Amino acid sequence: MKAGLHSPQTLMIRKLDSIFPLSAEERQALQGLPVQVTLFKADQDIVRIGDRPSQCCVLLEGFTQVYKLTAEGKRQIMALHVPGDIPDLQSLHLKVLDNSVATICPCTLGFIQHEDMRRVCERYPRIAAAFWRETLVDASIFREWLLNIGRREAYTRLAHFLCEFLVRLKVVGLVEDDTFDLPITQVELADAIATSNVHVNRVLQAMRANGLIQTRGTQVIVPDWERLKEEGEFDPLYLHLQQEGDA
Amino acid sequence: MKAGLHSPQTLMIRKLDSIFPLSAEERQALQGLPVQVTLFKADQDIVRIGDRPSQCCVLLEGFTQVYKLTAEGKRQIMALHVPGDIPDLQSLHLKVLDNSVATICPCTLGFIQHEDMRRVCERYPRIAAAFWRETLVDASIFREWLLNIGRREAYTRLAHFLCEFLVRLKVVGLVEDDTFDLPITQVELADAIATSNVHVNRVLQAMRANGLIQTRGTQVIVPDWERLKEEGEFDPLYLHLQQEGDA
DNA sequence: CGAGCTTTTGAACGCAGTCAACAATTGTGG
DNA sequence: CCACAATTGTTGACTGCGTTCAAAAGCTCG
Repeated sequence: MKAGLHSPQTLMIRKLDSIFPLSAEERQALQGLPVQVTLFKADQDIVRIGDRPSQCCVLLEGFTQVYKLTAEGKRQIMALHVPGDIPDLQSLHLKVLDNSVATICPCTLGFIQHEDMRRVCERYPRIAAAFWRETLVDASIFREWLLNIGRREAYTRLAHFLCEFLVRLKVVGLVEDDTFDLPITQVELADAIATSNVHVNRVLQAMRANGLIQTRGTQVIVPDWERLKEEGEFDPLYLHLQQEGDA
Repeated sequence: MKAGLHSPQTLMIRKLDSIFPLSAEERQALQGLPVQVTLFKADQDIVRIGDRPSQCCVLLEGFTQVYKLTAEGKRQIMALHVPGDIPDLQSLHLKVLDNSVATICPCTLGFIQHEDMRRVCERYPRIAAAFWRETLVDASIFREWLLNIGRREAYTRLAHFLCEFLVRLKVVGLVEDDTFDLPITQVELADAIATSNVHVNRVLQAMRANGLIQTRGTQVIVPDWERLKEEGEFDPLYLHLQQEGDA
């Protein structure tokens, strides 16, 4: 059930539709969007801070990172994206990019011209609202990361990170038997949770020793989901996975 | 030149218009929005995490904070808002609030029903786009805070924070002669930049000793803006103050 | 003028960073 | 398929930025 097997538009539609049910007409408008599919190697910049892109990219396969550097060259990763996400959707309304986006493993990306997206958004306000909502969920995740990085210690922080990643992968069908692929180096993990790679290594060992996770290569196995959630103080509310207002 | 002297709608229109020039008709639509003005005391919750608000609030006077708590009760402030901002604009499309918003000093707030905003957004796509853009700038600020908190040390971090606050206040006319009011306790400052209040106190002293800032009560004076920017590694790009694409 | 909050100070401690070396794994070219 | 290079993961020792706790001093405001 690889995400890459679907057409780019279908992946996008399925995601938008799951929250914000679309009409047949709206769905067709999205299907009609021209998408240029491109393959990227690992560790390649897709767009850079300061760029003025004229297109957005839909992640179809692989994982990407949003990052920035300090003056001293320290890196902070502020977001990871899973298939179905649009890492630079913001660029539709913010002309200059304020962060860089890069692959962390080989990726397939679909590019859509801003022009085309704007046309669809103007004609179909509900599609615009659905895209808007996507960016609001991104922002909600940033807030949670701020809490996580600012106020939780490394062990809890890493547990929380793993919880979030697991849940987001589950949504796109990339988790089986509480096992998922995390093709990311400890250096990158460290830059995501704002610690050093050495410390990430030690925390991972502690988590393995405590039976919180098991690892086999890049595979991560979560034997006790409830426990991981507890250790990571994880509450998925902030991911806004359902349109909760309907309940 | 107090922001509070204008009508709520005018404050909002001026901000949206400065980036995204509006037509007379669009302006009139915004002027017609019913706004209920309410006064709040200091340190009062306006909305709480888990709420399902049916309205947004425009900050007219004072400062508000967006915050969350960890399981142990540690607080992280993830955003401060200045007059003209809409601290919970996200709630227009995310049914359940994933953070709390509180005043940090006595505030004047204008409440607008979601229903009314949605009507205006549907009828005027450019207004919707302008609001959308506002939420994207908020997200951009979250990203910068992640970099700041995650990868800069306390001194630089606080300098950066002061730079941002100064610039944002300047935009709404609340800075005179490089002096601004910061009616916020050191405990709150600490929760915003993710350190302890004790450390904030020491860093502030260091900054005063270095001549980076002067303080008189809650007033902060910046004698050398260029130097503060440098010490804080501050580049205002991420605030997206102009629609840079027009250049 | 006193209660309550905020700022300031000192001292001890600890989580995590840095540096450096080594081991394991992955990737690559012959 | 193997040898070698490069990357990634692991370990130990030392250091330090910042936390915590507790108490004193300074403000603010009824």
